[in-house]
Parts: sequence; structure tokens; C-alpha cells
Amino acid sequence: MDNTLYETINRNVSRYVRFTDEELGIFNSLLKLQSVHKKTILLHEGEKCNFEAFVIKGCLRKYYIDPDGTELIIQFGVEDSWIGDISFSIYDPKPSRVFIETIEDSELFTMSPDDKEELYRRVPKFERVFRILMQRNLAVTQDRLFASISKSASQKYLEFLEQYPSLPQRVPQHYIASYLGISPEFLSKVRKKLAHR
Amino acid sequence: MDNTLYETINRNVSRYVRFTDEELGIFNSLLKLQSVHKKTILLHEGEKCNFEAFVIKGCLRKYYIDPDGTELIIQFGVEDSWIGDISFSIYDPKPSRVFIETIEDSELFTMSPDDKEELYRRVPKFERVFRILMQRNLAVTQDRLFASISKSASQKYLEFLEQYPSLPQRVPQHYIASYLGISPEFLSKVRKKLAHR
DNA sequence: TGTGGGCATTGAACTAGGACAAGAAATGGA
DNA sequence: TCCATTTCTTGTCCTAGTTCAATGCCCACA
Repeated sequence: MDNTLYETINRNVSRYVRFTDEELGIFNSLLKLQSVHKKTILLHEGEKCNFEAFVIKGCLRKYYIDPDGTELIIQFGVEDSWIGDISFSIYDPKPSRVFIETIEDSELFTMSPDDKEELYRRVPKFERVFRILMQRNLAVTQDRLFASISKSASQKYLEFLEQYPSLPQRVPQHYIASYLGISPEFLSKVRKKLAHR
Repeated sequence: MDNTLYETINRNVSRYVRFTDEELGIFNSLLKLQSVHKKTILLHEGEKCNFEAFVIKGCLRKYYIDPDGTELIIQFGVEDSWIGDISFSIYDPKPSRVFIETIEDSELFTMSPDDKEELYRRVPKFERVFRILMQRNLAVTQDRLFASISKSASQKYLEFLEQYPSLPQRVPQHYIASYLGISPEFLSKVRKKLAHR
């Protein structure tokens, strides 16, 4: 087992809970390493799979497509972060309403729902890790909801820059517009106005 | 111990995980029953307490106040639902950025963070329950974010009516406007237009 | 070395929803 | 019961952001 490979993800989950080497070993043995080319769709809307992916390298996006065909990005996944569908698989296995797609060539650790259940069974402390991850994610999403309702487009863009300083160099601008909930044309105008200082 | 009192909440947590009577007993012994008058603020912005409350009876709201003083409701808590702050208390005890306030006279079960930790220690399966609750909450919040960005005010209001048919009779209309992210005046106009069918 | 398809920019016309103000209706407290 | 306060409605004007269309750009690739 290549230790350096698992180092980042093990440090990630150890931020919240202390694990023994043995427990981390079980965790690591359930991870599947995947190299994925850019523009690969990992999860199609309507598919039942709710996997969890940890981004080692690269960049992904998770998005809805609304009835009239517009894409709406709900999350970017970059290095050292988790991305996955959170449909209510366990007690109500609905098909997913989101797409997950790579933006750059990416390296991921993925875990199937079944393997995740096995992980919970063998190392129950992981329930705690994923509870806390959920909780953080929820807090971030609530803040975004708040921002989306009560802040102007340029405020939102400035806050986005603070949170993801590297993304504007990495992803097409209209993805950022979609994430901020504004039209690409308007984002272009916002940027122009902000540059004039 | 009054069984009928605990019946609802026990049924609520048993939706996701099966518990023994003993485990439910431990859970129930850590709950604090509170009767709260309407318009009582249970959590002020800046306070450190992140409690979790289960609504037996009544109605609550959770809201931000933005820098220019406008309230923004992020959640209504009604019968048989959970409401609480989800700041990252454990690894990063930030003061809360939200208020939680009763709208009607309410009966609640509350649990302090310490008692919750004790619950997790004594009945680890509760990590799972709260993970799933978080997960559901996150899914709902993502849907709201999606709606807030890509749907019109009247669409949002109609969907709100479907989701909370009883709330318009129970809470002031401008709370609903705040929840939907539109001005109270505009909600009034939306309702008028919808009534003309 | 050209070329075609995504991207970004700009402008003009338009619209959903906001802000403000004033009045009407409902509610609640003593 | 009455008064005060909160809540709801309606109208007018205003603005942030949209939509559409045209133009130019950048590169990926044959």
C-alpha cells in the first residue's frame, strides 16, 4: 500500500476524529482510485448511484439541469475536498437529480454506497466523520442561500474570489456565473466594472 | 417516564435506525422538555450554544440578520421536525450567526452540545441518525438554493404552499416573503395575481 | 496553416422584483 | 371596549439583472 497516496485523505478525515492505523487501513482498503479525463460525466441525472468522491487532484462540478435546459452549478470540487450526491439513498433510494462531471483531468478516491455502509459497520467512527462533513457542507450551503438572496452580483463575485482564489484561472467564466446564479453576460459586466478601480 | 410524551420523538429517530428500548431510554433521559412562549428568542446571534431542538408542538423560525438590518428566514421548524444551529462547534466553536425564535407558544425537547456528545458516546448509533438528518436538511437546502436562483417568485410561492400547506394560516405573511427571498409587498402582489384564477 | 466551435465582451431593449409611501385591515393588550 | 401596533395591500417609480444579437477571440486539431 502506497502511504503517500493515502496521506492526504487520511489527514482529511483525521481532522475531526482520531483513528488508529488499523482503522485507516480498513478505510483505505475500501477506496477505489480513479483517474478520469476532463469532461467525463461521472454521475448522470436519474442514476441511482450515490457515491462519494474525494478529489486528490483536478476539479469537478456538480450541477442541476432545470426543465428549460439551463445548467446550474451547485458545487465545485477541488483538491482535498469531497463531492458526491446526497440523495436519500438509504431509506428512500430516489434517482439522482444532479450531474457530476470533471472539469480537468482528475484523480479521485471513490466509495460506493455499499462500501460506505461496510465502512460504517466496521469502523462506526466514520459515521461521525461524515456527519461532520455534512454539517460543514450544510453551513456553507446555507451561507450561499443567504448570499444568493441578499447580496448583489458583484458582492457575490468578490466573496467567491476570496473563497476560491484559484478557480477563475482554472474554469470557464460561465461556470462561475452559473455557480453565482447570474448570467454570463452580466458577470462579464461586473468584472469590467470591478476592474475599473 | 411518560411514554406518550416521548412517542413522537422516538418514532422520529427510529425512522432511520432501529433502537432498543434501553437505547431510547438513554436518549430520552438526555432530553430536556421546554415550554416556551411565542416570540421568545432561544438563541441570539453571537451566542456560543449550538443546541438541537425537536418541535413537539408550535412553530419556530431560524434567521440571519444581515448588516443592514434585514431579517432573512432560513428555516421554519414545525411539529415533528428538528431545528438548531449547525455552527461547527466541535472542532471550531464559532459564535452563532443565527437567531432562533418561537413564532407560536411551543413545546420543545432540547439537547445541549454536551449532552449530545454524551449520547453519541453511550449510543453511537445516534451519530447515524444525526448524519442522516443533516443529509436530508442539506438536500432540502440545496433544492432551495436551486429554486432561489432559477425560479420566479410565484413558482417559489406555489411550491412553498405545497411543502407547508398550513403555514400561511399560522405565520405572518412577511415571514414567508423573507423565507422565499422576496419583499413582502411583492408577495402580496404575487398572491393577488394567483388568486385571479 | 487554416478553420470551426466554444468563450468572452459589448450594447440595446426589456422585465422581474425592489423601495417608498400611504392607507386599510387585523390583532392584541389593558 | 378602544387604542396602538403590527400586518397587509395598492400604486408609482426605479434598478439590477436578463435576453438577444453581433463581434471578436482563442486554441484545438486536421
